[in-house]
Amino acid sequence: MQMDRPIPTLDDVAKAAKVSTATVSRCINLPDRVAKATLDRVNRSIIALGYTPNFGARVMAAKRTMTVGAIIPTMENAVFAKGLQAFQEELHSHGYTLLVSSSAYDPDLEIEQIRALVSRGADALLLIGYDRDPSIYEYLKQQNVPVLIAWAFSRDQDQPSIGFDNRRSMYRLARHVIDLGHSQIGVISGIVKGNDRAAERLEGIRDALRDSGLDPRDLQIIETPYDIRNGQDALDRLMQVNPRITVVMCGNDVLAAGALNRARTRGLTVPDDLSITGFDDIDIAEIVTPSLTTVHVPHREMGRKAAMTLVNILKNSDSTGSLELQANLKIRNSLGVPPVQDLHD
Amino acid sequence: MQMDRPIPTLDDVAKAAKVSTATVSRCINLPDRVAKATLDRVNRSIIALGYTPNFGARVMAAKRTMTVGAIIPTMENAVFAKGLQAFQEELHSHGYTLLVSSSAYDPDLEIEQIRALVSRGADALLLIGYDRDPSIYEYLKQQNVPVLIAWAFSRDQDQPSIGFDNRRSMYRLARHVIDLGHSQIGVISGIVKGNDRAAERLEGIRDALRDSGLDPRDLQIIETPYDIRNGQDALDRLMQVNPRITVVMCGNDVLAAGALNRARTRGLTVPDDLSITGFDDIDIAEIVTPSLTTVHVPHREMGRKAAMTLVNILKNSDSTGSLELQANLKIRNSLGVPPVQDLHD
DNA sequence: GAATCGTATGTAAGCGCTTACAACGTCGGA
DNA sequence: TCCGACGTTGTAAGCGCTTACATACGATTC
Repeated sequence: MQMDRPIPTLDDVAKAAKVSTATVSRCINLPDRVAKATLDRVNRSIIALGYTPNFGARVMAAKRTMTVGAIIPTMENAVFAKGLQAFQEELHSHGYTLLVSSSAYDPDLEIEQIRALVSRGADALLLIGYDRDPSIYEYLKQQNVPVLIAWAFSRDQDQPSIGFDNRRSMYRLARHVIDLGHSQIGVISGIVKGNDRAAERLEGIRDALRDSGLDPRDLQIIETPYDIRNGQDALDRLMQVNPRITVVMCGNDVLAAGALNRARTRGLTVPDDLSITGFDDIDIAEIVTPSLTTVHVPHREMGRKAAMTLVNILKNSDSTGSLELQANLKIRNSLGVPPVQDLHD
Repeated sequence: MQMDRPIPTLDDVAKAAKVSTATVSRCINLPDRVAKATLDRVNRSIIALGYTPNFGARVMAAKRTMTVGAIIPTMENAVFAKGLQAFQEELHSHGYTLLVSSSAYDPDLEIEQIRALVSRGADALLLIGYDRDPSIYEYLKQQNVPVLIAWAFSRDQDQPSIGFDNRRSMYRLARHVIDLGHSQIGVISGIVKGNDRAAERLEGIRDALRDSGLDPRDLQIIETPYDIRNGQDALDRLMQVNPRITVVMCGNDVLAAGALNRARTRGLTVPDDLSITGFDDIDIAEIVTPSLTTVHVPHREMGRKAAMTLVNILKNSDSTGSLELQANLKIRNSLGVPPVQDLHD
């Protein structure tokens, strides 16, 4: 039942308004260079015809799209949500449109998505973390698309980035845990492969053990994708492998929420019997019972600053722009001192 | 420091492989219509030059993009996340790329995003809920872009859709609540304006009251954006307005999680002192304490089926395709019988 | 009143790709 | 030996838009 009325083009508008295509184009892009009367006439025709510029054509002719792409590992949990929202808001205020796609933590899919976004004319890209095949960076450079790395910050990388030091932040949390008296530490980490943030957080814990005279090899580590259910399962396995664990440090709040929940259904009181920590400080950290001691990541600030940086890079293609933010401990109630150990070893 | 090596084009590849541009184009799009030897040669050149097709040009010449756009009200919470993930997976398996953007529950922003996605060549669009200015549907029709509505289903709408009956689902939950003996009911609803799902859910509760001989006007309703914090605040206000409320029905799990949390910090035991219900059955519903009685929405199924339907519409532009799914009660622990009332009224 | 300038508009050349159509072997069958 | 058919490749015409450049026409200036 489609009428299939052909989609109006610049030409149609030009005819309707009895001007040249150039004039119509100017009405849209540089309205002040057009006489008021003409402008009005053209605008009326545009509305009458319901004209929308064809983006492909526009990109091709003008070579910029006012579009920024972001590829995040997942939309399934709120880890990137807040930051992305802020990112979009800030971009929007500068006239840019954000297009998002998710790689499901799959490097190949990520490459695909990058190519899709680039060939669709993204003026710039926001990517999470550094860790990816170098050829991707080359490709992006060749295509002349600036990239900004977010959610991570390291001095040793040359990509411009905005984020925080995952390793140091987790280190601080681990030190705090150890200072409280814990020495039997279990870890539920995200999958480290292809995820530098997860890897760094893990290293942060190891660093802390070393600095405290403990042996990182004693760490019980379970690696599992970020998901509440996996957090639950991992807790079971951890307690099975080593029931003497007094604290479980989790790679993020999602895992921690799962672990916390399972600990309770196992009849453990948190933090009296077992302490649990998270990372990220997403919304649920505050509402689980007990509330989660975690590392607060300044999501919104990161998103906003990322947008500002990118806009800057786009304006004056110089701008180095790496920026480190602070992620501080957020002390709540899921972490306490270790329980008094049974004496019969 | 940019080398600014120009981006390779089809032409460059053609020259490098010593064939015409037509042949290169064929190698990419219809490889079987090209002699094996030529194909290999061309492919080598493509790789050597690091060529990626220019999307804009391609769209312009070919008029289809294998891209589907989705505009969701928010990425901040997990309500749409699971469904969208499934949507993307299914689309991907059919060769489509998904581009997402978020409207932040703002109708104007949504229009903007729709135009952005359309002019960027989306072959089809996924939109959440029916409720939007009719001119948008006209525009989409004129632009020849099929739309699918998700997360809602109603027989009275002519847009093809895939979802469930929000009103009936909430009705069932409300009936259950009332059957348990509750009559002093508080409601924390999402913002109803521009959100037919929120509106329908609210109506569902009213229907249930009516059918049970109660007066819907006795309902204490607080309308607030979906956000954990708002759920917390709303609970406070509700208890202040009418402390005799025995159950709080929430428009979704996010609000419910907030309400639950606040109820506990107020010293109320859930569900002995106060019952709380949610809607959606997102991950947190299971891990909050006590776990949330809610309405289970088949997120993944909805996402997958939405993708399948859309792909179908794109193939044979007929396909009506509306599909209703079931959203069933998920009984957990946050809902119980009302406490015995004090006798001194 | 002619020379100069500025503003408003038009002309037309691409941007990089797809695809209808034409051209060119090459092979088999009559 | 010649012809038609087929498989492979080339030619070239757009797709809808932007923009450098050309043009036209008043308004200023001397």
